[in-house]
Amino acid sequence: MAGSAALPPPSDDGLLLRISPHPRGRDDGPARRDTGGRRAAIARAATDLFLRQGYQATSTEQIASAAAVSKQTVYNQFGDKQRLFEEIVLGVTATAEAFAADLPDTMHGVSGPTELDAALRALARRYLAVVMTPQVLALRRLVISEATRYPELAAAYYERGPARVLAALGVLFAGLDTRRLLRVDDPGRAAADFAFLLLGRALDEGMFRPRALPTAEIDATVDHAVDVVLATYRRRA
Amino acid sequence: MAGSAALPPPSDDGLLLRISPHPRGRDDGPARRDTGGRRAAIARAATDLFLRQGYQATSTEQIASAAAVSKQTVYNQFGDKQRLFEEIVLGVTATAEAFAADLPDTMHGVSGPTELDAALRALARRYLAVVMTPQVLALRRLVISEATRYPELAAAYYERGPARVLAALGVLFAGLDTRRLLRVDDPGRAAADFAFLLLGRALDEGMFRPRALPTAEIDATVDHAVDVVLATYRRRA
DNA sequence: GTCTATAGCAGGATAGAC
DNA sequence: GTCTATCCTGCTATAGAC
Repeated sequence: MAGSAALPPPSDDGLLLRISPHPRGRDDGPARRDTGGRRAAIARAATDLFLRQGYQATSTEQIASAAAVSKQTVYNQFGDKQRLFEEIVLGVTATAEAFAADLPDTMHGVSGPTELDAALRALARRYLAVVMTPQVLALRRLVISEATRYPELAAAYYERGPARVLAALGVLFAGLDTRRLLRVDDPGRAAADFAFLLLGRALDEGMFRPRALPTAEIDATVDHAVDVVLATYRRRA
Repeated sequence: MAGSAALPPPSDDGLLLRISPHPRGRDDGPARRDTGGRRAAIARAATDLFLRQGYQATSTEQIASAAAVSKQTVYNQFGDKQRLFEEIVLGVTATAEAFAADLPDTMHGVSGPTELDAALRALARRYLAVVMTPQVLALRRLVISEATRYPELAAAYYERGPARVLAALGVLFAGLDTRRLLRVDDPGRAAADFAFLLLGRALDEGMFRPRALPTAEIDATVDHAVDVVLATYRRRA
């Protein structure tokens, strides 16, 4: 029963992650003109297939076919399968960078407890929504799958993704301390508290058993996480 | 550089997870005598190799060779590679079951705040230590790696492992509420708070970048998680 | 730079003797 | 039930023509 599990259905959602157009490595050899967006098409197709099927289960022939080019073109553009994979995984971290870059601004107009409460709730909601995106979960699974074989890639992904967001959250909490809106002695720990009170359970379950979170559960999780963080780090009078 | 990553060194630690001797499925065909512990030897070798290299990267020939039997014996004993894999993954959840089964007892002699504090800290320390074991982390990575292809297996693992422990923690918090040692309206949520305040960051990082936690970090994490949980769920006078 | 065709190899699973 | 030898599929990567 469990042994005859077939591949997942080809889910025709057009929700592909954007990848940077040309994040070429240092030693890619002679520059290749991207004649007519072929390179981007290959990257798009490979992203889709890797996320849905994993690295090993995706053949270069599948990628070439999905991108409507020949196998040889894939090799001409990316060298080999590993390079293509690395470029895609690291190119996709743009999402995390954008999220982290926006964080400082979210607390800008906040000058009192009521506004802080609202701003934190809004932030938590966005954070949870982004992380629980099927694409983000799939990318996490994909990188974890290859973590044993490509430890540097997994470490680089962690640095540019989760760790970067946590660091930005730490800066945010440090700022709230400076502005005396909260009392935060260890901003890094406060950031982790916030992040994992909010994401921990959903993310853990999402790695094993993908499911869409009901709105009620999202609301309850967001509210509870913010409540606990505010109570823990409130400035006692 | 990143492309030429070799397999990890063959780390000769004898720390193999125990697997149940004969958790045979329903339709394994005619019973096979395990002549001289061959079956167990194969399971042991396969567990070691799967955890270190992953499912795809481990060939049946490697398994047979490591178990000092022929490939055909592997097929005679387990049918095919997937069956062998499933049996190992689900057999290993004994660790989680044992941990969950012990939980109710840990709060048995507790009758006051000071004892509660100490008991929670001891429990947190054990919990963190168990989950951050290299074997447990490797098993998580292994199951996540195959989650797309074997969703039922990943779901079953989650049920028997992480979910079972969370449920047992929920029962524990419910008991603390009943005994008026804490005020816990939603025991399941309290359990998740405790678990992910404690494990969240280390577990998340551990999926991507394995590293041993320094003692100081363990202590700080345990103390902080217990502090936050006790403050959040304390019974207000 | 792009295509078609193919080399070269590894891995899962099986046949047939004992 | 166990072993040795083998089949066959599918994959990465390359050769050679245009």
